[in-house]
Amino acid sequence: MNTAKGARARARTEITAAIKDAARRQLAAEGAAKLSLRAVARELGMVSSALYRYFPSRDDLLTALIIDAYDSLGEAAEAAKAAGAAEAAHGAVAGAEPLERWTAVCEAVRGWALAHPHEYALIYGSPVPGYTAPETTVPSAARVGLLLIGITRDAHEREALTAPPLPADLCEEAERMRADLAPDLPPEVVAALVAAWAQLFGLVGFEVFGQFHRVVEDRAPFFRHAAVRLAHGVGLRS
Amino acid sequence: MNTAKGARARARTEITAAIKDAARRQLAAEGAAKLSLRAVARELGMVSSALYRYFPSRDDLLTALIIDAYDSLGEAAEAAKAAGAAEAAHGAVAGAEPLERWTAVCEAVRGWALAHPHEYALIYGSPVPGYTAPETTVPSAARVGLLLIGITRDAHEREALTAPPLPADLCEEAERMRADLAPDLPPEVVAALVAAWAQLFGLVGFEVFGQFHRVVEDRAPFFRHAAVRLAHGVGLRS
DNA sequence: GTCTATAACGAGATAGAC
DNA sequence: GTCTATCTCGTTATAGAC
Repeated sequence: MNTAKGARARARTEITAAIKDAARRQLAAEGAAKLSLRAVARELGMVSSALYRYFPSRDDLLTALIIDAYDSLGEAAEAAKAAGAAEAAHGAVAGAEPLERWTAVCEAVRGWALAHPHEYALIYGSPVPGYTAPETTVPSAARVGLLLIGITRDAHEREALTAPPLPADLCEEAERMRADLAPDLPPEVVAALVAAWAQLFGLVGFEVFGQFHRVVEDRAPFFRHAAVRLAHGVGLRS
Repeated sequence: MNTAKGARARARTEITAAIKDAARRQLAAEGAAKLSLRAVARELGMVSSALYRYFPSRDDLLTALIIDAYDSLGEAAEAAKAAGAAEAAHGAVAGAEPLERWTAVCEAVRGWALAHPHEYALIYGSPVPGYTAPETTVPSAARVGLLLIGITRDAHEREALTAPPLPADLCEEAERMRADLAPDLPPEVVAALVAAWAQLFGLVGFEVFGQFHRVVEDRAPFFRHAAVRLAHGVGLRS
């Protein structure tokens, strides 16, 4: 009984994974807008109606791919943060640690995006027409942001961070963001952090989507320096 | 003779414009990946083969839409720069002028993007599968960047700009970018400028594509402050 | 010469009967 | 689950209207 149940569940997860793999291939070839259950089924030698046992609609398959992509990126970023922490523990100045973790996370985001451009486009590119992501994607989508908040919080605990003062018309919103995201950080730092988060993906997106073509050639050092300067803007010092 | 020629040319430009308008509507409804000549023709009461008198292929129509979008954005940004310059001429400190023009351009980019989200997605969103933009798009695509370079150059002529020193592994690339983009600016400033350019579109893209949903609510002052801080990063002072 | 319409091709998607 | 009839698409060749 257990074995039967286990085998059934195993088969189900295997087929689910195969479906998502085929869908990711279609994503790369045709784009998210043209993702069709039929094409996925054809590639797997199944019939389209069989897919509905695993994903009730095309949008649900899309949602699963989006969550997987956010999680894959989040895992890469979290692994880089942990590795950066370990690296910093080995040597050097203790105060440099948060900045090293920050840049490690940024470079992990870039590396993941360059390795998975189509999944990057799925989550940070143009919205898919006719599709709106459900709330279930939010926890996965938040992972990189939470990571950056955590690094900033660690740095703030060691040594109080500062950022330039806010204009009057931004104070209320900054307080609101602070209450939502990081009550233990100063509002200017929270505002700077959210901006840095968006700007990080601006740098990554420009590289992945080809806007740096014939503008920036040696991109790794360019990106690293920009990531360090993003950290400085949040108050992290070297 | 002249009138006949003129009428013909007028009709041609009118129909060309009508085709592009219909295509833009389809862009908004279905996305760039699903742009189809037949649907455009249907909407105009024409037959698909007739469109080939105006656009030799579907990709050429896409290219025309991309160039139009870049030019529309570029014109909005250039108008804002001119208006910012005029505004600054009226009053206030002379040294504040470049920063005001910088933020005016950034806010014009944001305003245009929010007013034309689908065209923004076409030029700064996910690449269209199976399509690669020809070199003819480059001049239009460069307009906003050139505008920011121009503002920075003006500021540098008044008062030498500085940016933090570059790491050794970025010096060569920064010199290359400087030679290509702005030989009269210091290499650190050029590197900071290119990064700021990408980061600007990170901020705009996050807002247009909905990443700020439930994160940033009062977005105009948030963006304005971030744009000012981008300018600071390039060396522009208030 | 300039344009539009008809018809067709090969490829792919889709809906429904079986 | 299978098969078929009917759609869509980009693109071309061709013929005729202005």
